[in-house]
Amino acid sequence: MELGALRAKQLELASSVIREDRFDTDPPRLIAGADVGFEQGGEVTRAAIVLLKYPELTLMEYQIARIPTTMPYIPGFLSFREYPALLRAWEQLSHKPDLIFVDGHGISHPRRLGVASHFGLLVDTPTIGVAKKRLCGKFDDLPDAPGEAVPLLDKGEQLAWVWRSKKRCNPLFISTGHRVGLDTSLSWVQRCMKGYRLPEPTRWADAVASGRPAFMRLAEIPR
DNA sequence: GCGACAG
DNA sequence: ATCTTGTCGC
Repeated sequence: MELGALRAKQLELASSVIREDRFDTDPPRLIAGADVGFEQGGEVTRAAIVLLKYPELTLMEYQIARIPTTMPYIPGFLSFREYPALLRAWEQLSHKPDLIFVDGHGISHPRRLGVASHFGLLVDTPTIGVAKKRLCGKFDDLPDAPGEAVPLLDKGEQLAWVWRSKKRCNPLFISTGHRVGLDTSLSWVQRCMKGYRLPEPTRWADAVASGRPAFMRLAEIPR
């Protein structure tokens, strides 16, 4: 499919994204972290989804799915490259989460459909976008103190919070994915911090997705 | 036309 | 994203 068609699809899907809180369970009891990585020089797409209990933030389950890569990386079209593997990992979960932290942007996207929003729509579950870099929009200088936040603005609307999660670390871009308000998104991320730059769900998903041995040993599920 | 550009 | 060890700074 050419980009023109994908762009049209994004605009269509973006109109269905819900930017307000619509949790099935409030507060969420199970929070997931989702991340995607690549192997074999990019020929294989590897998705990881971890399930953490809230508020304990302890790992309950994780699933990894590997499928042939179908699309190259094109800024603005990341979700089409990543969602197939994410859906596969999603199907493998023995329990579904009440909220998902997705690595990447939600509505802070040129057409308001980053991977967090796209995936949230596909599985009809609340999602929050947790990105490490800006894709679009502008923001003022962020004070050095941890906890500081400034809005990410584009065409007159706030698309995300640029939030300093930790001292001397680059800020995170927190946005609505689907069925979670912007401010609520930031507050849930803040409630899932444990002293690192990334919130626990995305931190575990990152670790599992990149198969880091130090983490895999600790990833034994207690039962 | 020029620069920017999630993972 | 991924290729990759040590190293400088807080």
